[in-house]
Amino acid sequence: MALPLVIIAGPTAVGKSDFAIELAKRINGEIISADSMQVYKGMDIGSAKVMPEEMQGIKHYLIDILNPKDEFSVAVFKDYAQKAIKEITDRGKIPIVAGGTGFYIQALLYDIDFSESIGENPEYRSFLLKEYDEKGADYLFDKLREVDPETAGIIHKNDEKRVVRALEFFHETGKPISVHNKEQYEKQSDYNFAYFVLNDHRETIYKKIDARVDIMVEKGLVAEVERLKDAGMTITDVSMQGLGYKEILLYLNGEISLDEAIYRIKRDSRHFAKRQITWFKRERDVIWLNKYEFDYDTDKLMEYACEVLKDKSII
RNA sequence: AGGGGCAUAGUUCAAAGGUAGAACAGUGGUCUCCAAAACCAUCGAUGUGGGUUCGAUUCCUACUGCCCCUG
Repeated sequence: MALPLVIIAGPTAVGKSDFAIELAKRINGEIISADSMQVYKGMDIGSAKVMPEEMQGIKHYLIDILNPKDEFSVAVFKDYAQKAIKEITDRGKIPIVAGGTGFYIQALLYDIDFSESIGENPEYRSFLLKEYDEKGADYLFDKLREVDPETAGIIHKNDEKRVVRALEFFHETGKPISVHNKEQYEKQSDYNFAYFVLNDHRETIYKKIDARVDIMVEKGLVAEVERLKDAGMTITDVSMQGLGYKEILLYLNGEISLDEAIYRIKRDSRHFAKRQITWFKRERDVIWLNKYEFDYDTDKLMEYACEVLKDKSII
């Protein structure tokens, strides 16, 4: 029997966390955060973390589970999230995945295979990265065209990450990554799921982002990053690549002014929101919840969402 | 009020008497183990009126607006 799964996705600052809590209260659910930064302890302000006093008694998973020195990735997320789903459903509750990282949600929903045996070779990868730097994009791309013309036809030669990954995959398995990807794409979800995307007018989201960044600074974002820096964090740590963290780190290192850092955080957050929306647009089976279509009325949104969940026999 | 300067894309800045470039923003997209990352594509401008000229956004002129100095 397929496990039930509710997903609340959407661009940053649209109000996913509050929505998820409200929904959890109504359907006896618990929340799994699909967020690459809220997993880290000590990163509260910049990640807009849901704090215990805001949780209204709803249990949250995947928050504050790692130290900022630890690495986090899709593969790790998938593992943890799957465990959490099992735990929640075992207790007869409904798991609600809430977060803005489409890739994480996709990996979980369709159980994309990231097992380590599949074409991983860090040594060869760093060799390729060095070659990319030394010999340029065209050199590696030509190499890819020889071994895996199909993938070469899909990715752009400047897309360093994917060109390198494709070459690495071929080097390790002798098969084109395009074949592997195709297999993964064909997977059907094992879950009985409802994939909601909470959204609003672009302009409204952008305004909220700008305002939220100002609030983060007022609440002490700089001090938070300073603590992380003092604890030994540098830009190379995965945790420090989060929006808000890498910019403040540059400021603390004296490379840019605080104004410049704030400008960049706002700008990049807007870009991020835009990319998130693009992602959800092409994701199959999503149910859009445009707030303006519900007169910004939480009750109306909840009623509609619950109706959908009943139709799908999730609740 | 007098003198001077400036007026080009949403913004900051180029260029030129003969189809006005860039960066950033904006918009659209890609994404299968760093994804809050990385990458691709694209829209868009010479303040207003007159004059000189084959042709003016460029030169001249009036107006308007902004900035600086003097009072």
